[in-house]
Amino acid sequence: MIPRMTTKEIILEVAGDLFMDKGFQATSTREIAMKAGITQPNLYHHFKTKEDIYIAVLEKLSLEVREELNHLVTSTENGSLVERLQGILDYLKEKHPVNFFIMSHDMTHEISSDNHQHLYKIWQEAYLAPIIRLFDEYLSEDFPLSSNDLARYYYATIAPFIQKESGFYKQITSEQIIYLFVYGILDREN
Amino acid sequence: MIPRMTTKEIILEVAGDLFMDKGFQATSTREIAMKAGITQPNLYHHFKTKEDIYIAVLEKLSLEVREELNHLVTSTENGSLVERLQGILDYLKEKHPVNFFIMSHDMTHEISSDNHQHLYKIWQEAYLAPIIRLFDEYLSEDFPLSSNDLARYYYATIAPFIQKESGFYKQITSEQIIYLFVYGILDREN
DNA sequence: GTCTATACCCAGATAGAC
DNA sequence: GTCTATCTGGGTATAGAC
Repeated sequence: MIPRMTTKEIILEVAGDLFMDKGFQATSTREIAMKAGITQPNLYHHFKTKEDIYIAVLEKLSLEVREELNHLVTSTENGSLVERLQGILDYLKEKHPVNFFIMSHDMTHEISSDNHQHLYKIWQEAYLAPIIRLFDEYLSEDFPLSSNDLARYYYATIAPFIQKESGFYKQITSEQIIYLFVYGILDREN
Repeated sequence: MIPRMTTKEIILEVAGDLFMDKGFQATSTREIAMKAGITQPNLYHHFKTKEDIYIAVLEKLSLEVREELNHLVTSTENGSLVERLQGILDYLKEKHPVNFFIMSHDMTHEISSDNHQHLYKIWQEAYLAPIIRLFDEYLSEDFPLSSNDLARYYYATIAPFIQKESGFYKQITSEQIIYLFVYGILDREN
């Protein structure tokens, strides 16, 4: 099957890989154009600015992540928390190995404030909301943290594992990360 | 007491704040010079390149962190693991609120390979080694992860909390982070 | 819709006077 | 040791021909 993609789609795909791996600043329009097989000024026929490319990339990514995470959460209702969290982790690593902290940094520091609100909102809906719903199923009333905070904590712990060639987690498997996250490193003293 | 610092010391202090907050790329030599109260070319009297400034900053930071973390670990031998981990977290946030993932990214992607090995080594000695020694005291023989991996996992979980104005962890306190890290979110099924 | 040519800016770094 | 002036290169973005 021949992939008959439009130039605009190719740009989004190439730019997505670069932005999510290296970040907004470190990705040049020249590099995007080169990898897309076009000239650099041609980008500006399809998008008004570099920031507009970034926004389109994040919108497309968020849409996909939102749908898949929602599907994963609802379709595994009978599974254990450990299994479900690991399923999410494996999906993200496999399909969208983004550099989470660069993404977070870009959204708050590299993007104009006009677009910031919009991006933050769709990011929340895609990444945070499904995890929050998941935790709501398991946590007792008196748990000291909100599901929102816990979802953020979850992403912090898995972030180095998800991103490409991080090397930060050396030998850790996704099973081990989730086990640590859920049960910690010591038994509670009851 | 009047702080009688040399120009070189001022440069290192100013550059350290900027590099550890915004990263290598996003920090310009013009900004360093301006905040240090000198002209930009004057930087090049004291350091050969921008990268050399970065290296000097990380060497100084690592020395300080290494000594303080080693001191914290050895001087609290009678404390609980939770107390000791929290002491380390509070020290890092208070004294060296670095952006951990930017630092890690810079060391591996922005610095020439000649200096990379050197930086990674002193970073390990300063940040990783003391935590590894600490975990060695507590973990049973059959624990599935190495203390090295666990130390890295520790830094991943605390990283968003340490850095300035992250906003990623919204309401979480240092106590809660450490509690989550040590005991997880659910009881083990024994 | 894609190209060549180029404007414009900001970065790191150097030359040389004082 | 610090300055002014400047070089060189890379970045984003625009003009205009085809």
